[in-house]
Amino acid sequence: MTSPTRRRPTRQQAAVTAALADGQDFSSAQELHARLRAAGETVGLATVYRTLTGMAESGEVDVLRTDDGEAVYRMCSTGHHHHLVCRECGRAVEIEGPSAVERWTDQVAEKHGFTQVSHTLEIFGTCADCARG
Amino acid sequence: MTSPTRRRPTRQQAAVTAALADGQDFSSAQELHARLRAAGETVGLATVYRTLTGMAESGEVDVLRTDDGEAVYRMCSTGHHHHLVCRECGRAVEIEGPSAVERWTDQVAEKHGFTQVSHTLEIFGTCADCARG
DNA sequence: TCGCAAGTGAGAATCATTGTCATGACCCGA
DNA sequence: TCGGGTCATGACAATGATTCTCACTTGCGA
Ligand SMILES: [Mn+2]
Ligand SMILES: [Mn+2]
Ligand SMILES: [Zn+2]
Ligand SMILES: [Zn+2]
Repeated sequence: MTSPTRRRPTRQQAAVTAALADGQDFSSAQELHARLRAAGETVGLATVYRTLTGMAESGEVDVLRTDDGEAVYRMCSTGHHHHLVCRECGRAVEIEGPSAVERWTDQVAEKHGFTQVSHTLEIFGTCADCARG
Repeated sequence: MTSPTRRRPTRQQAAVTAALADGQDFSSAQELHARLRAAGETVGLATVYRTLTGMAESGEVDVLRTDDGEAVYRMCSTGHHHHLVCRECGRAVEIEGPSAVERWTDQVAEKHGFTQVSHTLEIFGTCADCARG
């Protein structure tokens, strides 16, 4: 049992984390990179990707995909949860799924002989502001 | 109120539809294109993409994204439903979500002022065959 | 402090997806 | 049935996010 490799702290990772903590909406790696440059931080694009990937694996950030396949990230409170996301502006509300669903997914998977089960449950829509035009 | 534009029937679209109907698992546009070529069908890659996109919009096929962001398609029975998908081989089981979830998503969205609501609920795991190695 | 494994970044390489545009095929009205 | 405007197709280029390379730097334990 190898202990989960820990990330070595660096200025760059701190910057990415900070940028991520800034907004509470989902943003892409490219967006974060641009935001960092604008703020005067010098962080390589590859490093932004590596950091985000690492944080996603360790569960520090949530990842989901926009309709056109771009990965978007968001610093998230701890624990398992889901999101209500605006298709237009990316605004996101963190929501808790009905515990019934959490149980149900496991049952369904087991019934069909699937193991190492995970699930995604996201709600998409147009937020009030964006609906206004 | 413009009537939903109908697609003009062609040999190529029939071929894509057939290829899609073949397997019952999710497959990517690239895979389908390769499968068509192997079968002697001549269909341009761009056409495969256009056809799949069109069918997805009209609800004839389901789309979802693999972990690395590739879009995969699957001919699906009619109506709203969800999937249990094997991460390894793509094998998919079509499942029906608890009606409670369907209602719940709408409620949550409305509470937060979101309109034009849709949702995704997919379960991922390792199927029995792939678990065996 | 030293040495090395892990992290970084500029740029190249991948690769799915989309755009271009000249050519070919439906389809409806004459 | 015919003609032509419209939509579809395909070879190819272009896009753009993500990953890879590799020489260089840095964190950190001994
Ligand atoms: Mn979250
Ligand atoms: Mn389906
Ligand atoms: Zn919005
Ligand atoms: Zn499998």
